[in-house]
Order: sequence, then structure tokens, then C-alpha cells
Amino acid sequence: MFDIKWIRDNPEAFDAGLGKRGLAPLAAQMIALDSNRRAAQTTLQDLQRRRNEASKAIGAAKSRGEDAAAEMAEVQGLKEAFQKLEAEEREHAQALNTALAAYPNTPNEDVPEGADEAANVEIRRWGEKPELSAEARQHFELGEALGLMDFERAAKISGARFVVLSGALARLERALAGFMLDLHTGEFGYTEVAPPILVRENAAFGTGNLPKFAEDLFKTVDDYWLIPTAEMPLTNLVAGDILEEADLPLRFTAYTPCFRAEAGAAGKDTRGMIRQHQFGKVELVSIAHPDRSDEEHERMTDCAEEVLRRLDLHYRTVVLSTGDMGFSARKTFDIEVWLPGQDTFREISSCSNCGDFQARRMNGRFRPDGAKGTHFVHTLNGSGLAVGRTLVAILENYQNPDGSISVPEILRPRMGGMERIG
RNA sequence: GGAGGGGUGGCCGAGUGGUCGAAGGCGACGGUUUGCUAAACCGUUAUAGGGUGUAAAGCCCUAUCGAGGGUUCGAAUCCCUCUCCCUCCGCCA
Repeated sequence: MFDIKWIRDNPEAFDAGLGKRGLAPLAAQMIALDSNRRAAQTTLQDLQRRRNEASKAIGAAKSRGEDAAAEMAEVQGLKEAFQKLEAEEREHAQALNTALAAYPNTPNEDVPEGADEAANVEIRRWGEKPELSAEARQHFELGEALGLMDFERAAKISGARFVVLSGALARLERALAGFMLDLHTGEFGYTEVAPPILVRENAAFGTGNLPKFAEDLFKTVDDYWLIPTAEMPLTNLVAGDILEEADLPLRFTAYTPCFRAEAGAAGKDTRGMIRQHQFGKVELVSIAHPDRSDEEHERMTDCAEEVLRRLDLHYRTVVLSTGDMGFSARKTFDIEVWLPGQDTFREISSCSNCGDFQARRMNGRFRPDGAKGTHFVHTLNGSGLAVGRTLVAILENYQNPDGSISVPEILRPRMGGMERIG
């Protein structure tokens, strides 16, 4: 959601931002919609003032027991014009708001320009590829051989893109989630939240998933949306609020299931757990002061990376190019973990600074200390981490020649002391 | 699922068609008084939009009493829809 006043004052910057996203200029059109709206509003307000004055006069006359028929007739005469103007104003406002909500966020200055992921820029790399004595196997080969990962049974129950984990792998998933939550709450100051995972339309609008990306989401028969990420409920925690400056930043984390329709992903990552309709994720959300959101963004990304460092998993961090960023983001870091079985880096976390883009959609504000008025907060979200993909990474990186999996040191207490699966 | 009752400013709470953005209280802020504190007294105390203004301030206007429609010259007050909360009954992890 854009600020029409800002577009009015910075039309070139707005169009430049759209250009980086590969979109045509729109500032002139937006400004035209806005001046239509303002013209209609001014006319309407004039009429409203006349009506209010007359009605007050009528009230005053009646309370004195006088006749007010002339004024009543006059206002009644305005009625038709009134309804027409009201409808016009409403239409213009709606047209403008729809337009302001329809386009993706303006990328930050320092975001590399490019059409797609090929233009992403690696900014750091940590750790090393594991030395495997045998040919690296993919996670699903390992999991199925262990008899602890079952796609066929999942298909019987739910169809494609689901999995049944059992035994030590089911426990490993739980251990990972607990480890991540304890790290973020215990060491990084995040507050653990257990949010709803069915949300209403307005929450999905607030984060920018609706109206444009409805086909990516699941919806229940009674109009709830299943969350594709805990970003949705966590960010909407401050919807409609006016916070105190001293409250910022707010940091929330949650472990939730996430649901994605994966429309348009047909044929992609069909084997294994990489792309599922349902997966677990520990999410990080920060509600930040506008002056400190970039710094918070770096901090959040580091919190997510720390999970991989403690699990001793090789990864790299990239800045997404303008063509690869999501709708609401103005800058995004992806963290990609090394998967030996696939011989490639795969996204395991995506950390975005959305600036005031989502805050405007959900009307989340704060009051500066001692000052009058309010400002929109900045919202940030990041995976800390995608638990399913972390489990995949552990299987592939910690595999042994005999098909067993070593349990990472730091998870052993959570696995009842288990050192090896299988 | 059935029956009923509610949603008013930071909080509490009055207000069932007429100059109500809204009494009163509390809280907060500023000031006066006071040796200090307390008390007392005076004042201020929402959000958004539009207009005017180089800008800030100021001034003028409009909207907002859960949300959206409607009735009316006029709606916090009447009607409809939605939403949230509460009470009782039923069901239930």
C-alpha cells in the first residue's frame, strides 16, 4: 500500500521503483485518481457544510417553537445532488485505494536490479561442504530407506506434496522447532507466540497476500484462510494499534504449520520434502521504528543464520534482486543451505524488511515520544528457520555411508541423547 | 447450534432523533498556589481527510460513538447486514 501524498511529492521516485520491478510508470495515473477524489471530496464537503448549517438552524427554530419549513424544503432539495456526490466520492476513493494497494513495494536503493534470481548477489558464506565418503544421497532416499519418511502413505491420506514422518524423524522435527524457539526467545529477545493459523481476509490483506495472491493460499468453506506463514498472524498483531515509541521494537516468534497451495509450481520439486502443501516453520517478526528497521533487518538475518551455525550447516546469504523479491518487501535476504544430495544451495530462510508497506495496509502506527501525530511502524519478517527444510539439510549433510544419520551435537539432549538415527 | 444482553474518547461512564466530537469522573500533561511532598485551583488532553498557507504554526471545513449500508431536513440515538465481547442452555477437544 502506497502513500498517495508521497507519490504526489515524489512521482519520479515512485515510477523508478516500479521500473525496478519491471512495471510501467503509474504516478501520473495515481495522481489523476487522487485529484478526482479530492475534487469530489471538496464538493461533497461543501454541500455537507450547508446541510449541517441548515439542519442546525432547523433545530434551533423548532426549539423556539418557530416554523422552519423553508429551510427544510431547501435541504430536501439538495438531497438528490447529495446522494450523487456521495456515491461519486466513494467510487473515486475506492478506485484510488484499489490502485494504491495493487502494486508491489518500492525496492530499497541498495537492492540489485535484475529480472530474476540470476541477479541475486551473494554477500557472505559460512562453513564448508561436508566430506562424505560415499556418494551423497538425497534426503528422501535416506528417509525412505530408514522407514521413517513415507510419501505414499501421506498420498493415501492427503494426496501429493505431503509427508508422514515417524519415529526419530518426527522427533527430530520437534527437536529442531524447540531448539530454534529456545534460541530466539532465550538469546535474541523474541517473545514466543502461539497464534491462530486460520485468519480472516483482512489479516491476509494486511500482509499483502490478498487480494493478489489468493491462488497461493488455501481457504476453508467458511471463508477462513490458512496461513502460508506465521508472518501473517504475527505482523497483524499490531493491526490498528497506536504503539508508544518506547514499545519498539517488538519481536515475535512462533512455530506454526504453514499451508501453501503451490499453484504454478507443478512439476517443480515433486520429489521429497522441499516443496510441500504443509510444513512447519519458526517465524521471526519485528515491529520496528522506521529509523532502525534496516539495522533490525541485519539483526534478524543474523538470528536466522545463527541457527545454521549452531547446527554446523554450510550456507550462504544472498540479497534478492528486484525481480526476485516478494510483493511486500523492499529488501530481502535469502539464506541458502548446502544440500549435498542435490549438490546445490537451497533457500531455507527469507528475511524481508517491508518498510511501512504492510503497516499502511493494516494501519499499524506508533506515537513519537512527546510529539503529536502518529507514524507508521516498519514491519519485518524472516524464517528462523523453515523446519522441514532444516530437517532435509540435516539428513543430507549428516548422512553416513551406511544410510544412518548422525544427530547434530546440539540436538542430542532434545533427542533423548540419541547420537545416530538408523 | 438455541436464547438473550452489549460494543461511546487513554480508562470508567452518561447520553433513545436537534447546534453532541460527545456531560461527569479518573488518568496524563502544562500552569498557579505551596518551605518540600500532598491537596486545591485553572487550562490542555483523539484520529484521519480536505481547504488556506513557500513551509512550520495557525485558521476554516468534513468525517469518525465496533464496521458497512439505509430512513430522516437532521442519527451515538431508529432500521438492515456484518463483526467482536458477555450471560444462560446444548454439544465438545
